[in-house]
Amino acid sequence: MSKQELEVIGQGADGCCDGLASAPLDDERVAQLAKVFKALGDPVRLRLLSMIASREGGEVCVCEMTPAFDLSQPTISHHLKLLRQAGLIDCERRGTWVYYWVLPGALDQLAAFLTMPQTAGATA
Amino acid sequence: MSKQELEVIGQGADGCCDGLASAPLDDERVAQLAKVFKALGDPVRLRLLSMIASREGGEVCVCEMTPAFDLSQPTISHHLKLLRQAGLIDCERRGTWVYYWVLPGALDQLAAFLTMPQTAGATA
DNA sequence: AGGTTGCATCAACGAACGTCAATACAAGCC
DNA sequence: GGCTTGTATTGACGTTCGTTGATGCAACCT
Repeated sequence: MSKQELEVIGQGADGCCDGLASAPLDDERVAQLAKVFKALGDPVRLRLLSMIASREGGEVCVCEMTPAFDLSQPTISHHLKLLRQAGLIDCERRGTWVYYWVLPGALDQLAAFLTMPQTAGATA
Repeated sequence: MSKQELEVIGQGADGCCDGLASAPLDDERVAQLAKVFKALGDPVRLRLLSMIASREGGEVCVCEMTPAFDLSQPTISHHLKLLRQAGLIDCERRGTWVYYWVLPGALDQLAAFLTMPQTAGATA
């Protein structure tokens, strides 16, 4: 089950850490980044991710997340799947329950991408 | 025209720089952040933002961006509007042409939000 | 004034998204 | 085995999104 995420953040390929302002961005990298940002662009998924990331142990059981929302269980499962396909989280079944945790590398690369290389115009 | 952006990044309110893993995130902040991430979650808007951010002068005329895409002019205008409403860019009319630039504070706050406060579980 | 160019807005269409009830699958318990 | 609980998948629905042609507005130029 945990083999399904798409390795969306291009960390094995060539352009590892280009940054928003470095260049006009090639199409493939744009598509990957857009997918991750789209996964973050929903309040429910953002709360889910925050709920997982803020946990001390780093892992949260689905049985704890589902009742925290006013949504059905399939809906929560669907949002978790999208976060996983974006490469932001991963999961593992442990007996009856399934636990999710954050893949910190994905978040760090996103943060690095968004960080402007100092004041624009200084290099002119 | 440039008064229309929504000041989406909550920099004037209380919780300025909480971070993903600090707490379960209150609803209002989640909605604001989701809106910004959703604005970034489209390949066209990501390319537009990169095109603006990578410019030395920091400003790009719409007349330069529109022909760079295989899309109609209203579509580009629409995407620029969404980026502006998300608080990521701003614009100004100068004679016949309209110039766009990046609001770096928005990107920096997003990056800070995504940066994990070191290894989860260390604070336990 | 009239004409032209650059950009935004409007109205409408198909596609993608978020949600749910129903169902299926996995694991434990009797 | 059958029953119960936890989670994922399916199929369907209404809503939102991305795109377009048509139109409107602003600024320049004769």
